[in-house]
Amino acid sequence: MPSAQTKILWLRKTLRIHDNPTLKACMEDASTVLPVYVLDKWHSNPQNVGDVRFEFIMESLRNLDEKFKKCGVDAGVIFVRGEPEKVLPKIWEAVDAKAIGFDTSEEAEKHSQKTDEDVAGLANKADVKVIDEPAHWMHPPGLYERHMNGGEVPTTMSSFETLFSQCGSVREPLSAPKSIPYDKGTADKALDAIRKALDVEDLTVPKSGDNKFYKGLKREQRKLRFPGGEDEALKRLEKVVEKQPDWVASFEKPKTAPTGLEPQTTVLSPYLNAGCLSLRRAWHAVKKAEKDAKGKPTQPPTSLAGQLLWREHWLTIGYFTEEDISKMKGNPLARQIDWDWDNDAKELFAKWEAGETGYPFIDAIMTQLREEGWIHHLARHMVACFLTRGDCFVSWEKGFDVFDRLLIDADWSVNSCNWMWLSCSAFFYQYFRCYSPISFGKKWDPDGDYIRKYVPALKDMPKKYIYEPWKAPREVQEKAKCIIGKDYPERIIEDHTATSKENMNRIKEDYDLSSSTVK
DNA sequence: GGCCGTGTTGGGAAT
DNA sequence: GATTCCCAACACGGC
Repeated sequence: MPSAQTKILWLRKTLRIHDNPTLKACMEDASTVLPVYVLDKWHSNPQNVGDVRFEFIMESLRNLDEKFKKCGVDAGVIFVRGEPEKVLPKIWEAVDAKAIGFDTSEEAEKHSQKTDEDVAGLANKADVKVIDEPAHWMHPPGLYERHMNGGEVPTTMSSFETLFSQCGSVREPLSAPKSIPYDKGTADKALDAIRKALDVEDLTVPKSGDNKFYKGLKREQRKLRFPGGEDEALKRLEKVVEKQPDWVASFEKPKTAPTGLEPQTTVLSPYLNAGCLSLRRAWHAVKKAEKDAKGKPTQPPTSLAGQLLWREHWLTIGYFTEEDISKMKGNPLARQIDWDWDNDAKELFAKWEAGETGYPFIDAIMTQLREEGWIHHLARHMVACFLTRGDCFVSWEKGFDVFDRLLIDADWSVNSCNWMWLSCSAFFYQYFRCYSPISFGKKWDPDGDYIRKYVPALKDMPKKYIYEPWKAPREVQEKAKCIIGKDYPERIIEDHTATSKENMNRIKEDYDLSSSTVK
């Protein structure tokens, strides 16, 4: 009875076959492994997941589909729509699956934990074994938990590093399987049963150019600057890490420019986030590069290894904090700050999001974010400071939403923690350290080439005025074919220096208030 | 992984 | 060759 050994691999954030312990566990004693991706309502909605981020997932799935097929999984990835807790039980019943594999460490999001629990609960009831093999982190959550000894999750990098080292060395990544158990007769019957149970014809991953699919979701299919997929991830790892050990060993994050027309960092984050690349694989590649390099490697937190530690650090905070850390209220980590949300603030926010602040550096960054789905870490600092404590005094939660929708590396925990950091709500409190939208970019890019690329209206503005075009005399604006107020917007904040000073005082008041009420 | 004003210093050109 | 001046490049501290 071949169906007795059919197992379902529920794909979410581990969109790869290398170093995939859940896949490996599913393969044991299985005659057929059926990989399933469930596109839920939340991810379908362009208001939650923007077109670029969505396409990154779709490309990753298409690549994974190919890879499964090459391993003998004839049907490739089974692509269905609906809510996992509703769809998956129908599938395991239809195919008489004995087990379902998924990684509960993958997502710290509170709503995902609920979905995970629901799916696991229903599986238990149906006598379907749940295979939970943590794949997404360097160390599994349970290992951190043991070493936390019932204590709180670390909230500083140095305490996290201690915890990380107590967990021992990072396990070596598993290699990708050459073939995956698949019995075509069983699988074909299973697919038919799934079609019947879900009342759908097509179970394949939508192809590139499938207009019906994209239109149905009210989406435009986007051409990506950073293509999704495991093959792309491994290619990039090879290019930026394995083949340039000296660069890896000398890497210091704060010294990389946010304005590079070619990224000055690795851009591995989208691949790590979607699980196209295993963190353990990346970790060992970085460690090997450090060893192979001529000079002494730089150290965390600014080194490349340090960047992987930051990710892991934020993931543990999201996972081990019971409350929703993407919100300010009820968030034990976040300082309570009286952000503005009147009509003026709403307008500032809308202009910020649209890249129409009248500050060229801000607008260039927001345009790159919208068009390409990735921006440099310090560019994130710049626009986050501007939206929150620096200029607009809008809550970091609003910025979180925009980043969550637009970034191809959007991770719920990482994103929450970084927004709290930049807005001086948690982890970092030096509110008088404020980024200037004029001088910050100039340091790296005095000619303003970055601005010229992403804000074409300013392409012919002389270097002298590229960061402050409102200062250009009328005849200069005319010559550059860029009249401020007509071809490029007026500033939404007239005086950055004065406004940021006022805002510093407001943060200070909130700080004083919270320190007098707490304790 | 601030910014800015102020102060110091050290090399190079002019005298 | 010694002196002066200029200014870029840092360093520091207050916000």
